[in-house]
Amino acid sequence: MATKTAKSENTRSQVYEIAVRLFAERGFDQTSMRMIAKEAGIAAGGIYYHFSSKEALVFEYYKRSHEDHLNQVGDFLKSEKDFQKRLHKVVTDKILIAEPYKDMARALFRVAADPKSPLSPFSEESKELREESQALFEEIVFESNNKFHSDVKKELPAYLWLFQMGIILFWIYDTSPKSKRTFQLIDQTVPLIVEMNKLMLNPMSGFVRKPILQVLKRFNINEIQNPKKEV
Amino acid sequence: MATKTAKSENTRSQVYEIAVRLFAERGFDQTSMRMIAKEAGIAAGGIYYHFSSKEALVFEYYKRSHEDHLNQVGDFLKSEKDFQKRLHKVVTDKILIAEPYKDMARALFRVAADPKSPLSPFSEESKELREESQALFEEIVFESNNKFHSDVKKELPAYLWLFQMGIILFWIYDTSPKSKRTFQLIDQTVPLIVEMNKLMLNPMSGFVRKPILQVLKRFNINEIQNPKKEV
DNA sequence: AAATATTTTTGAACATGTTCAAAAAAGCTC
DNA sequence: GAGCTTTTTTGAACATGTTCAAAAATATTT
Repeated sequence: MATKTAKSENTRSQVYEIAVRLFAERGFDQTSMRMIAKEAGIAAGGIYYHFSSKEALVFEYYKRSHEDHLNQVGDFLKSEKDFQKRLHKVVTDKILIAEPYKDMARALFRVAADPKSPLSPFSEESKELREESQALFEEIVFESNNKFHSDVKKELPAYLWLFQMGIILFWIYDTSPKSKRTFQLIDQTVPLIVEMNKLMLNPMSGFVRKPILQVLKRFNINEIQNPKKEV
Repeated sequence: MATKTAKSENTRSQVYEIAVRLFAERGFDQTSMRMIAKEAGIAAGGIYYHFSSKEALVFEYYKRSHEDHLNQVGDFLKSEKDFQKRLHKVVTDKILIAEPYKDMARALFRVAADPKSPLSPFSEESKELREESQALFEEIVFESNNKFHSDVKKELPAYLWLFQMGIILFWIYDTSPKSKRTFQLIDQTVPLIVEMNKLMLNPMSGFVRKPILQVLKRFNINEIQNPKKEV
């Protein structure tokens, strides 16, 4: 309808919006490319000019929802400097935003589980998005008032991201109404993480902290697929 | 060829063997049902009388390989009673057995990531296999010479199983030659688990042990999809 | 051994994600 | 605005996993 200059960008975003709506309404598997194309008024093959695959449509959503997430927590992080509250808010909101699109998330996770897929969260292709995502956790840690053990502090953001991945995994499997159990899990694990960090500050815990950090460094999650050479 | 009484069981196992061979030779995605059928000398549709889906063929392998695993570690567990050595042996052998079939494991993982799939490791359908698998870790813990904190001891086997799942996940992504890095990861994480267990015995660590155990109990991995009611 | 019931196999058909050469539309240059 | 290039869209074709009614093979009953 609306005739913008970039006709292509127009159909692209139209396809995207129709797809996301249908995925949410009918589920990912129950929505065929032909349905999306028909509603967008183009040929089925045409979608592939704009998106490389059906899953790429979900990946697009994943990207955009990250921006939503940033906006949603931005103000909060500016004023609240307590580590526990920051972490809790960020992870909770991540799930809240995704909640209406659980079925899409499931579909994405299915492809993500394939290491060969460019949509895998650990892949080279999603590196940028992963780093952006981890940057949020850096902000949580580095701009909080809390003290952290200096060695721990460096590795922490990447593993808070992994913690969030774990929560997302639980959420995907969670069938309780409104994913109530996932939110309970967040409520109970976030304080644990905080407590563990306090513990790490104690000089007595060096004998457990050091070997753990060594493993975390040596098998860094960001280098699973492209490990650095051993030093 | 060999004319047994149960003709059906014959074709079933023939289909299975051909499938597994082709999956290992050419990869899961590069092997079509028609290829398998052709080599087995039956119609493509016929496979579905014996196996509910392509992935079910891999699931069958997964089942059988569990028995291989049990046999392989059986003697060792009878003689060696040191917890660390037992755990290390079991997890290492799990990967060693699966190593030639990594591509199949990837395919299985892809479906497993879908909570709706009966092949998901947390599903009701795979409950039996999961419990069998966890029973092995019970044996590791309960028939070792080591001491464990009594509360920890109850929950430990299920979470050692989860630890093994984590190792498998790492292995699936691991592209190093002969999956060398995965074995290094096992070498370095197993002692950590042992160390943590020792730590839990210390009465001083109650303040961290108790909340952790509470979370583990409340969000038991075996009840993700079918949670018990809150008490 | 014939008749009947059950198990197993066939083979065509279907739905679907995806590809690709050709056509159409849009942009650009003179 | 004609001619040329690039971008976008078409629509048929393909490969594949899967389904299912009908046929064939096998087992069971009488």
